[in-house]
Amino acid sequence: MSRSDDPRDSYHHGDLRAALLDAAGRLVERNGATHVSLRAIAREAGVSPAAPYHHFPDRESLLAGVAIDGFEALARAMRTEAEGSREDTALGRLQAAGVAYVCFAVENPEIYRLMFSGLLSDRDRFPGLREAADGTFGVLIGLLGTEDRTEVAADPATWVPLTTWSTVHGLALLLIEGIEHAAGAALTPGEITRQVTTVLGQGLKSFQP
Amino acid sequence: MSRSDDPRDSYHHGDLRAALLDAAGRLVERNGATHVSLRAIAREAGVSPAAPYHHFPDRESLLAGVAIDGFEALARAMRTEAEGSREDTALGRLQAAGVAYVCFAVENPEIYRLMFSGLLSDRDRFPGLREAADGTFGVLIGLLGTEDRTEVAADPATWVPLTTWSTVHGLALLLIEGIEHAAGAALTPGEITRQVTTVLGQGLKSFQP
DNA sequence: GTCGCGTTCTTAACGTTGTTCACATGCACA
DNA sequence: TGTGCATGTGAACAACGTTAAGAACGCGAC
Repeated sequence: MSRSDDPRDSYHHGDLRAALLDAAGRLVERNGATHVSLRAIAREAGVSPAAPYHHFPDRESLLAGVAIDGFEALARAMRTEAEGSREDTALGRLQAAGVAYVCFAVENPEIYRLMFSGLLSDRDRFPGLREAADGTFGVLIGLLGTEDRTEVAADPATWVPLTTWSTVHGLALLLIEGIEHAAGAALTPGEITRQVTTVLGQGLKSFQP
Repeated sequence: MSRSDDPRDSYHHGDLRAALLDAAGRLVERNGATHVSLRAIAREAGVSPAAPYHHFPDRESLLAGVAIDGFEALARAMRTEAEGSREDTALGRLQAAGVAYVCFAVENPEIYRLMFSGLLSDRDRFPGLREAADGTFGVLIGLLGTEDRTEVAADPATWVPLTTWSTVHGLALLLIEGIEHAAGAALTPGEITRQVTTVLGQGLKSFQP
């Protein structure tokens, strides 16, 4: 039980669990998650094809581990970028976090795709993955200064966080797929994100004092 | 050459190409694209495992075909819903199309996931897929009454179409993954979409006369 | 120290997959 | 009527995910 919780456990290999996650991350980013085999991950880590089964119940669980690491890295990136922003308004910090979000996705497209590949929708199979995703959403909500209210669904302000995440998430995926706006052909993802969040910000202003 | 263009070609089977796409669509929606094997598709269509290779070069090409059909169905749904809308404003039609978009995604989640699974990013490998995706984007642009301008990237209005698609696309995927907003637990996807597009609409109003 | 035990890793095996090849079939047209 | 080409089959291959049985190692009890 404590094996899967404490990453500092030491094994024959040293720390095979971490080494597997690391190797898997590299291979996913290189080939895309669907083209990464468990056997290739084991090869990359220098162990036999059966070794991973002492650390993960199956291939999908290992990939879910990679996705969890991704969510945590993404949340970290948003937080540090928002705090380091020169902007002092909530909207300014939000924009900085949005840029960090999209840049993370564009720089790690295959990992990002894996994070939303459908493993999440198996609600019970990977509870840790869902927690990690909720944590990332939580960073966004925190930046907006809104609490995630469960009542008053009729009040439009209730929907600001979901709208924001939707926009940033959708933009990230569209950029990864290579569907840039014609006007954005020459712009960096960060600049595109600033433009898009500016449009979105017009709407948010109505709900933020 | 004309074989892959004209769906009315008749084969031994009758029209195996269409039958394969149909069977693949059913299996994808049932199990998710990553868990659908070429052999299972062939079984479902009642042919041998090698038969599909006379109609598609490999498994991914067949799945790309399913995705193309998906994009066309999605564009159709948006168009008919926007035209049938009682609203007479551009924003009203856009909202109707957005609801249709999200509803399509939620009703065909695995197909929708496949449509954005990364096959698109192989720009040259599946040109037909990219055309279909661009066509769907085109419907959105048409509804906004904006042309897809390539210059004046500095003008925020240039970014309205991409912002809109990003928001709707992101919302659809978040709903599929089961990441509903806490406040939306009891609402239908259509109602959630109306709320989110209302927030977004506040921003768009600034750019639409 | 060394005995024993549980964890970690290997080797070998099973069934399934994607894909290819040589060959069978049957429609369309000379 | 017969020839050709598009369409189908069956057997084969390597690679894959996964499992089972056993070997090596590390660590606490005597």
